Amino acid sequence: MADNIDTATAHSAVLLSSLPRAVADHILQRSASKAFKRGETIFCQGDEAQHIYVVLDGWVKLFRITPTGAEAVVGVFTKGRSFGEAVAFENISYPVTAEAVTDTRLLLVRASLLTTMMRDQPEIAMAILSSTFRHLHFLVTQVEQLKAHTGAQRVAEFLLELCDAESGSCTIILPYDKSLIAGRLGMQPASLSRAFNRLETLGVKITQNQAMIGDIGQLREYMMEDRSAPWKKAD
Amino acid sequence: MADNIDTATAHSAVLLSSLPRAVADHILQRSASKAFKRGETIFCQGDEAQHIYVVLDGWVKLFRITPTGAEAVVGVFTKGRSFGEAVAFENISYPVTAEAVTDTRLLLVRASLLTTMMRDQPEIAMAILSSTFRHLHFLVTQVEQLKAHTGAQRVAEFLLELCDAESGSCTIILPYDKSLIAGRLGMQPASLSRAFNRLETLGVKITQNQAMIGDIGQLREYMMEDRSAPWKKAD
DNA sequence: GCTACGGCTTAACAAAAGTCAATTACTCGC
DNA sequence: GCGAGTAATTGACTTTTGTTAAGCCGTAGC
Repeated sequence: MADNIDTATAHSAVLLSSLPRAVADHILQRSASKAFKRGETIFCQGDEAQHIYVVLDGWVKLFRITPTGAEAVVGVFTKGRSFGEAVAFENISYPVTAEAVTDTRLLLVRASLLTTMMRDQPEIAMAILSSTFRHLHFLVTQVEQLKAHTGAQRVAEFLLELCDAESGSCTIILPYDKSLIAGRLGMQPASLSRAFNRLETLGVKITQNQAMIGDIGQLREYMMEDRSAPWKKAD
Repeated sequence: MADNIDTATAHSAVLLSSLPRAVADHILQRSASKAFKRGETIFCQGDEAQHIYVVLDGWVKLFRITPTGAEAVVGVFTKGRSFGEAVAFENISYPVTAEAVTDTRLLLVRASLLTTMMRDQPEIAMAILSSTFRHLHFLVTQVEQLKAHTGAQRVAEFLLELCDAESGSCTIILPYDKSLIAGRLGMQPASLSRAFNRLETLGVKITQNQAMIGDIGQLREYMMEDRSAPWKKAD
């Protein structure tokens, strides 16, 4: 841990942002940052969990491998998000594999450091709870999406998450490969293409890794419709 | 909190089981148990979160209502499981609605009680972390299932969770309505029926709310196959 | 500038799941 | 035991998605 930019990122990360400055610094000073190349594995399903990871830069995917080799993406994280909290405290092994999808820098916080500090400082426990709850919330949302939304609606939601504006139009850069986006959204790359095509009628234009959204409000409306409603519109 | 059976259940609940007996008792003495009739709403999406709930008896479903009225089941809990931890500490409102699907008794633990105790006793924070992680883990598994398994496979998994044996054959009772099972598994009731039919070729027989599994090992194998593999078998 | 490669899109087909409606099977109250 | 009301199944049909393979396009290397 040396770089100023990293320090700033780390302080604003969900895991640490709610801690007093001094406590966060204490943790940072005892944690190492590590770089991973695109495609590199950070840890494997089944590895013993020792660290909590905070993304300083780049994108990381978490996924599960079924016994037969199929892969299910469980999360894709970027700057400021942490992962691994869920297992580092239980002395068990990771239930997922983590891989860098771009060149990435991570902050590695030893789980034992946090458990030790937690005994004296309850705020630390609260901070970890906070970031875990956030993760939980995210998963609840994901389950809801998978169950109640069509593929095209999930793509719409994905795009809306990436653009910060509330309404009007905007252009965004797709942060990683389309095949990974497909995985993240629980569909095949071919289906993602079709979904993009469908969104064109709603004023969404994809060119390479750029997405132009004509009317954010309209897209949000589409995303929130019932499963059965979207196609009724076409009549 | 009066009944001995309840006390035993509460002590073995994930939330409290890792706490020292004295601490758990302290919490129990300050918590109330409350009965809910089948169909009764426990709390609504948007309500201010004040309690953490531990199921003493019966079944509870958590679900989200979309603005247009569609419902997505996010979890179904029974004896020993707790819910609501995720929000009770953040002074925010519940992101889901909870409803009793059978006659149910719940233990209501005031969130403020736990936050207060947490300041002095870090073990409490650890206990809450544990049960939250468990919930998190469960959701990760659910996301994986939704993404990587077909409907029939998810039904197989659901049945396998209900039977405690590791192999051989067994008979189980479906714990709640088939329409709720369908919701829990992210499919329509009609699709669930068809999935049951498909499992018949694997030695599963459904009669009313009873399910007879001929060969648990065989069913587990089917559940774990790739999405693409199951139908190849039919050749 | 050409070629080889990987990622993306498209198309054609098959399977799975949703939708709707009709029927049948239960359950509960009388 | 009968009838009303709910839940579950079935069937016909449509839509969505997966699957596979072919072709396209941009990039990197020569």
